[in-house]
Amino acid sequence: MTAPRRRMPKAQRMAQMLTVAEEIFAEQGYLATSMDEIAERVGVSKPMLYEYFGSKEGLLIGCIHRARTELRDKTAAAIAGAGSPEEFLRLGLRAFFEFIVDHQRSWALLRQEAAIAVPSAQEEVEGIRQQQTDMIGSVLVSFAPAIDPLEAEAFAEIVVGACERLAVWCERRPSVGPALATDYVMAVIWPGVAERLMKLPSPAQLA
Amino acid sequence: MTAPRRRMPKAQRMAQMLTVAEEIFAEQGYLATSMDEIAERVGVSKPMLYEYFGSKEGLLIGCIHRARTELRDKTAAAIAGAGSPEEFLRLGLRAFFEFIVDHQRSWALLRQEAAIAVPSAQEEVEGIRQQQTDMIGSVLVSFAPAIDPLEAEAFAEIVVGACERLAVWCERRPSVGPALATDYVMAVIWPGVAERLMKLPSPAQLA
DNA sequence: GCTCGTAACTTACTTCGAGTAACCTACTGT
DNA sequence: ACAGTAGGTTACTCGAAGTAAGTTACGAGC
Repeated sequence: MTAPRRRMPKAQRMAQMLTVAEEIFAEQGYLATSMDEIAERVGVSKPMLYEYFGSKEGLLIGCIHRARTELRDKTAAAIAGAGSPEEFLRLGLRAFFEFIVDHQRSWALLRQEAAIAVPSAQEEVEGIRQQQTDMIGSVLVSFAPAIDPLEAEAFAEIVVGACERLAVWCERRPSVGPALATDYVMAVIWPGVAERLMKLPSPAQLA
Repeated sequence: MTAPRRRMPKAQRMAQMLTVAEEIFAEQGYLATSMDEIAERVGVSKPMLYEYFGSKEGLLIGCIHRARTELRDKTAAAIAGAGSPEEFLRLGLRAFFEFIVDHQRSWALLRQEAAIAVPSAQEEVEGIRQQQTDMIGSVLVSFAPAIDPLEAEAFAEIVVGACERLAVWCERRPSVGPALATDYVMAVIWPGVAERLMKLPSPAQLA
């Protein structure tokens, strides 16, 4: 006497699968989770998951991709009105840490779990970082066009790495919210970045 | 006519297994590697691996643990003679990046692959970071005893995160060696850290 | 230089979960 | 009412983790 299994339009079913999978992966880890288990919790049979995502790996990538899109949109919206590089950085970091707090579980999944399993999930995770480094890199370049591109990239990587790590740390420190985390990162990196930008001609000077 | 399988004392066999496993894991990834494959390349049968390491997960943890120990020893040796916080940081970072270059493959394993699979491997990987943050944290505290411990921790996490990420980036940028990587990180973080330390009383002032 | 004890090893399984082939059924438009 | 199909299921195969029970190389003691 199981509940009568309702049919669903594809898009809706897919979203439901992603939500359930994200939750279980985050709870138990990718390896420890079986496709049967996910299927059961969705209320559907295993081959449906394969119909929608092709493989266990595909399902994982789907989860990551959805989160990636959401993070990108939120960050882009947050930095839209920024005027100075400092404001750009601060607003971007803030949006990032807020995203993490809202998605604690799936963030663990993205960062820690996803990477190991499968080269293609790895790529998807790298894609998230790429978004972030691109954003930061472009801010640096737009405010100091003469900067060595390699250096700009390195700076962006440093900032992204710092935030990722601090985000994980924040999970164990509930007293440290998005605002404080942002302050910590800015306190460490901003003087160094500002000092470097100062030495380079501004866009106005070059024009 | 396979080569006559030589027996070996336990310690030696164990080291050999770790070396082979580290190599194959790094090449193919943890999931894509089978225990039979490792066993074959060691020249031994699968149950031997289980005799020595208990499980596939155990073998992975063994690999990580060995690398962790090596990294700790090298870093500790490198910073032994440092006098100022800046010198501490610089020498420590340098040792870290040099370790990475020497262990490119296994570093990928440690950072990316290991984390996903298994909570206990996750702990081992966290242990590596813990060593690093402890080291940095203790440097900060020894030079500025009045610093808020939470802030010191956050700073340490930020620096470790920055280095981890930059290390991954360096793999794709062979032109960026340990020296340049160290310079980049110091350029970004040192002004901020120095500024913060300056505001606090020195150990001498407190004594 | 034989033989006894055991550390080091193997063969031959069981089990479990990813992935698949082939078939089924509720809903839609006509 | 009925046909067509989107959405779904049952019942398998296959490969790899893990294990039980048996086997062999090798040094110690006589």
